[in-house]
Amino acid sequence: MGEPRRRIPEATVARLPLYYRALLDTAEREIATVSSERLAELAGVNAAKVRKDLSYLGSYGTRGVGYDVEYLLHEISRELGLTRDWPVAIVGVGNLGRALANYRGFGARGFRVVALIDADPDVVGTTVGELVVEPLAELDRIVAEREIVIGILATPATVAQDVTDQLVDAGVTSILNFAPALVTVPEGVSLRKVDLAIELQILSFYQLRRAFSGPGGLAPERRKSVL
Amino acid sequence: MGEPRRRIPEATVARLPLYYRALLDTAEREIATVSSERLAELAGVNAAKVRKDLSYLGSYGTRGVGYDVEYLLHEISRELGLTRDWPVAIVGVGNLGRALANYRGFGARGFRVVALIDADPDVVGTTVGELVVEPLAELDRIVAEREIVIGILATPATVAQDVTDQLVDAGVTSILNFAPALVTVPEGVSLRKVDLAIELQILSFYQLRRAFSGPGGLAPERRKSVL
DNA sequence: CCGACTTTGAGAATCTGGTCACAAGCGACC
DNA sequence: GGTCGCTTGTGACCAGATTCTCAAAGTCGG
Repeated sequence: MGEPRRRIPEATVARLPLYYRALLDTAEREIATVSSERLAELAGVNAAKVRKDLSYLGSYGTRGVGYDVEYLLHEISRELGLTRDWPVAIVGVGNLGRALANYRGFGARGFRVVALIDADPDVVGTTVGELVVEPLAELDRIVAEREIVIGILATPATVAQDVTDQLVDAGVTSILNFAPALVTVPEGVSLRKVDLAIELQILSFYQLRRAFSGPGGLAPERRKSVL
Repeated sequence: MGEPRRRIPEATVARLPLYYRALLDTAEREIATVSSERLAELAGVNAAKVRKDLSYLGSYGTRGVGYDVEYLLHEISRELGLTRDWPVAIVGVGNLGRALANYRGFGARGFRVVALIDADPDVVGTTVGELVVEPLAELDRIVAEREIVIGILATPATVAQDVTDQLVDAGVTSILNFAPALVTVPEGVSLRKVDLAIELQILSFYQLRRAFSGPGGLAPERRKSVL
C-alpha cells in the first residue's frame, strides 16, 4: 500500500529530526501550538525553511494560528518511522562501541540496541549494560532472529568494509558508519557516516582562516548568532 | 599577511579530509602519483568533483600524469591546518567523553586532547588515559594556559548551551557539539554538530520508504554501488 | 457578520553545488 | 621534433536547496 507520497528532499529529511526534537521540548512544556517562527528558533533554522519543509509532509498548519504541537509531532514521527521499533546491532565493541551501547537517547525513540558483536575472543562474552557481547561468526543468525535492519559500525578502519559486507549479507539494510574508512554498500542499502576526525579537520580549516584574516573573517560553517 | 586565497566552497572543504585520508593511504603504499579518477575511487566521489575541488586549492596536477601524492598531501594538510598543533579540550566526561578521550585518530594529526573537564565532583580527579579530569570552574585558566581553541562538547543536553557559553567566554573559537541539543554561538565562532540520534532517524526514514515501496524503492541518502 | 490581524503555503527568483564536455598541456615514443 | 594518448582544469550547463514575497485562509474582538 504505497500511498502516493510526494518526494521529500534529502535536505528536508535531515532537518525533520531537528523539528521533532524541538516539538518534543515544546510538548513537554504543555504548549499546544507553535508558529513556524518559533519552531525555527528552536530548531536553529529560519521560518521560511520550516514552512517549506513541513509543507512537503502535507498542510498540517492552520493559517493565523500555527501548527498543533501534538499533531505535528505525530505526523513527523510517523514520517520518520519512529512509531516503529527498530532493533539495532552494534558491531565493534571497543571504546566507541561501548560508549554507544551505553548511550541513552537511542532507546528513547524506537532504536533498541539488541546485539553487541565483536570479533575479538577476549571481548566476546563480556557484558556491557544488559547485553553480552556475541561473536561475529553468529552474525547471520542474530540478525535474522532479532530482525535487525540497522547496523552501527564501530570497528577499526581496516575491517570496516569486510564487516559491512557481512552485515549486508546478513540482511541489514541501513548502516551507520563510525569507522574512519570509506565503505561501499550495494544499491538498496542506506549508509551514513559519522567521522570525528573529519569534523575536527573541518573546524581546523575555518579556525585557520580566521587566524589569517583576523576576527570577523570569512564565513565559517554553520555560523549562528546569539539570540 | 592575508594571502589573497580564493574562497573555497563549504562542500569542498568538507571533502578535503576525504582526499587527505585517501592520499595518506596512497603514500603509505609508496605510490608517487594519482589520477583524479583513482583518487575519486578512494574517496568515494566522482572524478570531476575531485578535479574541481583540487582546482580551488591551485593547479597542483600535471596533465597527462595526475597529482604528485606527497606534494598534494602537503598542500591539503596546509590548507586544513594539519601542520599545526591544535590543543583540544573535552568537556563532559561521561561515556561518550571518555570514549572520545581514548579515541586514537585525534592525536594522530595535530589534534591533541590536553584537558578533560567535568562539573561533577565525583568525576573530577579521576584519570582517563594520561589525563586527570579537571573541574569546570577552572575552565578559563586551563583554556588560557594551554592555548586551547577547539572544544569538544560531550555534556548532557540540558547544560550544553551553558557550557558552550563558558567555552566561548574562555576563548574557544571552534566547538564540536555531541550533545543532542541546539547550541548557538556568537559570530566568529565555528560550530559543528554530531548527533547520533539524528543520524539514526534519517536512516529510519529511508528504511521505512524502502519497506513501503519494495526493494529498489526511492533513493536513499548517499547510496553507493559496490565496485 | 465584518474587518483587522496573524500566519501558512507555495510560486518565483536566487544561490550553491554538481555534472558534462572539451580544449590545453604534458609525457612518451618513434 | 612531431605526433599520439592521457589527464587536468575550467567554462557552460543543470539540479537541488534556500530565500523572498505575497495571496489565501484562518482567528478574534466587537
